[in-house]
Amino acid sequence: MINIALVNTKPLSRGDQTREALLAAALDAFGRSGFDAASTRAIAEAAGVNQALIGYHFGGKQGLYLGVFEHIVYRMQGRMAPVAEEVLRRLDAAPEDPVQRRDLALGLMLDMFDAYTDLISEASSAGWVRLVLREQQDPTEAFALLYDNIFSRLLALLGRLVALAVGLDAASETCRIRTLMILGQLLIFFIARGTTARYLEWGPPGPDTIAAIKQQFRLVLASQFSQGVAAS
Amino acid sequence: MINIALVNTKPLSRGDQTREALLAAALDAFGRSGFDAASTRAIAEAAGVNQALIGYHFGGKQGLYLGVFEHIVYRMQGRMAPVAEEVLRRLDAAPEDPVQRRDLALGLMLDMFDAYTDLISEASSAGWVRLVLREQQDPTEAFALLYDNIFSRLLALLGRLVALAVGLDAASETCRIRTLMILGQLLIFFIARGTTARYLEWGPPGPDTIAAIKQQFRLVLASQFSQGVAAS
DNA sequence: CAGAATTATTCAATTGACTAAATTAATCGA
DNA sequence: TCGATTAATTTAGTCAATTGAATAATTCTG
Repeated sequence: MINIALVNTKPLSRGDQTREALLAAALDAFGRSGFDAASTRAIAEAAGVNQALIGYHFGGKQGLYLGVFEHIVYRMQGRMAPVAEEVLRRLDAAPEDPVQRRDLALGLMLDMFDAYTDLISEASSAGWVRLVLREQQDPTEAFALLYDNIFSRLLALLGRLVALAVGLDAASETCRIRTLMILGQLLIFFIARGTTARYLEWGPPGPDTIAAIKQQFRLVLASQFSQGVAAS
Repeated sequence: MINIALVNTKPLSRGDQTREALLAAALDAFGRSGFDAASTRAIAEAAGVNQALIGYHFGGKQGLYLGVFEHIVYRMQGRMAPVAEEVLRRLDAAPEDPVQRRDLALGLMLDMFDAYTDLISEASSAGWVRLVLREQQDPTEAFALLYDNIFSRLLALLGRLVALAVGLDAASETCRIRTLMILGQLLIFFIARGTTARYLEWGPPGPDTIAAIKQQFRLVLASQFSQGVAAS
């Protein structure tokens, strides 16, 4: 947890290997079929592992499900933490000049965007996007895990940037709505995959598509911020 | 299709009643659990109908699934068609002055927004949002039904408005990306329900939340359009 | 009285969980 | 370094419950 490099160097034990394999297979299966429809037999087979090992390692299907989310949270946290730290540092040293503040906010937003792109470009992204979307519609215990550790922190950070850029109180509902809107501009491309595939004739998100999105994102934000949209 | 009032007046036959009941129950069940996890027994029970009637009326589970989407398409189409017609009419009579064109485009976008709000405010919205999200991730035959009849037309219309507002070619990729971004600003509130519930402390979308979204939407679009964001 | 609609029942297949037995890895004394 | 003891891990097989679909008999409708 503290030193990832060390953890990675030590070879995985036999048990850890099957745990990893089960988590990967479960991520895909739960995302694709949902909790009920995903069968433990299929997951075990996809992981190249005996079915009974699910019960042994995770206590059962439900435990495996939660394990998948803990795994997601752990990985996202690892990716996010250093970026968040850096953003906060630069945020504390924000200039007074409104124009400079907007430029800073815009720049930091693009930095945050970059921090997530490779996570999204990964082949496994489709898997947890499906999972997260499911939990968004019908939140369970797993959603609380996601929200408390990932979403709430991400939104708090992004909200501060939005507040800085448009001169709003970061705690206000207006600022929060605005923050979600900005997030929505990006997420739509990874949520509405079927539509992007046909409307934009795009495949799964790759470096070129992400670059195209970022470019428009930057333009839209620049114009949105440049005139300091009125509060309400 | 042509005269909804007439269709509604004629009382439903016994078979039509069970079909309707099955479709409503199936919409909820498929949306909530996904195709595989939703059981025909549970659907039939929720519809207050014998399980064997699914096979009788829809040929089987798969037929019922497609029937649900045909039903959604039919209802959305009925809601959308008159609005689209009106938008197209006013689009053909667009003024020459760039500023007026932007105002027109913005106004029409807000009109389109209004046309969909009551559809989204309905209690059943959560059901088909879940269904549509699922098909977006893993498109099946049902997605083609949705896209060809609903999404493609909606995007084409909205794309023309965006083109008008920012002075882009409606067929360009840039314009399409921009169009999806604008759509994403709104959809995020209905897609990320778990997050809006906690971040904004909102319940399911009601008149007040929709009003709040619309207000910010108008402000953002106004600032986005007012300076004619550069093409690329 | 036809034909549409509905019912109760049965079918093989698959589900998640559990258990006892078998196998592997780790530890320890010499 | 070696072999043996112990704990961790994996396996195959079983269980009751549930699945979608099909059937034949029955009821309702026009």
